[in-house]
Amino acid sequence: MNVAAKYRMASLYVGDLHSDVTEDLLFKKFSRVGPVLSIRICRDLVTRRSLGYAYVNFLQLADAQKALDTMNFDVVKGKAIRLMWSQRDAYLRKSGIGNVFIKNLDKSIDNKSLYECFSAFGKILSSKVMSDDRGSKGYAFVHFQSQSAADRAIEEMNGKFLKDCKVFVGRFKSRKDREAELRNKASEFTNVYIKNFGDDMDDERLREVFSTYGRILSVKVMTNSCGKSRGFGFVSFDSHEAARKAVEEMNGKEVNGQPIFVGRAQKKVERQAELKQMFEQLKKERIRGCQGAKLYIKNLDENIDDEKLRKEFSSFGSISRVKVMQEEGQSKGFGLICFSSSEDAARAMTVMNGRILGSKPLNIALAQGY
DNA sequence: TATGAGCGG
Repeated sequence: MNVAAKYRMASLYVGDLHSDVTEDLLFKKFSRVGPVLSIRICRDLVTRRSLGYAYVNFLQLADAQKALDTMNFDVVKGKAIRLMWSQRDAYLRKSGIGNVFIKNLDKSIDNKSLYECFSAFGKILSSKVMSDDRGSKGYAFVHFQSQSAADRAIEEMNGKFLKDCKVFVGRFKSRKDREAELRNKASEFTNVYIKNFGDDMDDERLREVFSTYGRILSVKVMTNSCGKSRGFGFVSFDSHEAARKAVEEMNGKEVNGQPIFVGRAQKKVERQAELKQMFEQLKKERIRGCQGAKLYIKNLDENIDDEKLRKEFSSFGSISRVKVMQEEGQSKGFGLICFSSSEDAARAMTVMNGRILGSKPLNIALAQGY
């Protein structure tokens, strides 16, 4: 074996580095276990910023092993470093073979105790307890060198108590796989959400309305503190087929003289995420709609509201948005108007700037910066 | 409740 090949075998990958960690600092640290041939922190070619990982090349293989055994997860500049053998072939890292996901992990279990616990099943390439400034986030990853070791760990550990928590241990799934899985699950829903049936409704009547579609496991009309219907509720069927049919046939049908909404019941977080996304989409569209055609109106008379402002400017062209800024119901004296075309906006500004509206002359400026 | 990041000279 030539010298270069021998050195290569004594190379460690050091990940999860704080960006302020220097070669010098790492050299001092790793020299404690044995002679270090070289250290390289990988950096952005242009900015020279640390990419958060480095190589430590020992002269002796045994020293590299010793560093791996004793220094993994040591905290440097406030962050736990993660040591692995340098492995240039990306296959094992990318394939996900042998990668295990752990959740419901007791908060007191740290990197070292996790590593210790799981190394009983085989050689570990990399492991990590996910954490933030408040400590463990209660889930972790252990990447074994072989799938058989991973399978043994899952078999042995899943459902076992570690400290005070019954852990889940299973195969790691990429974000993409996991999202696909969740979508699949959602598409086979059995729980149905119903709204807009008003306050004249109870569990029994709702059950009656939906019982024609299949066997019902539970019905719930949501009520306020006085026991009065809040106008929405849930019906859980024993089969997806029944739930699907209920949605298909009942959505938009009249109950209590008004059309009801019937759809797949979402979890609260799911619904919130959807609303947030819709809101952001709307915002994007609004910004796009205003591009190049947005006027800032200042020195507005306090009696001018959205509608009055729109009326005053409507003759110049199609307006996509009007907003008088308010605070506690009071006009703040300025606002904005978005025209569909920038020519209309420019014309409106030319004609209306300085025009007296109410008690004051308007001060109009073309919005900058989009 | 939770499904990462990652390989040079």
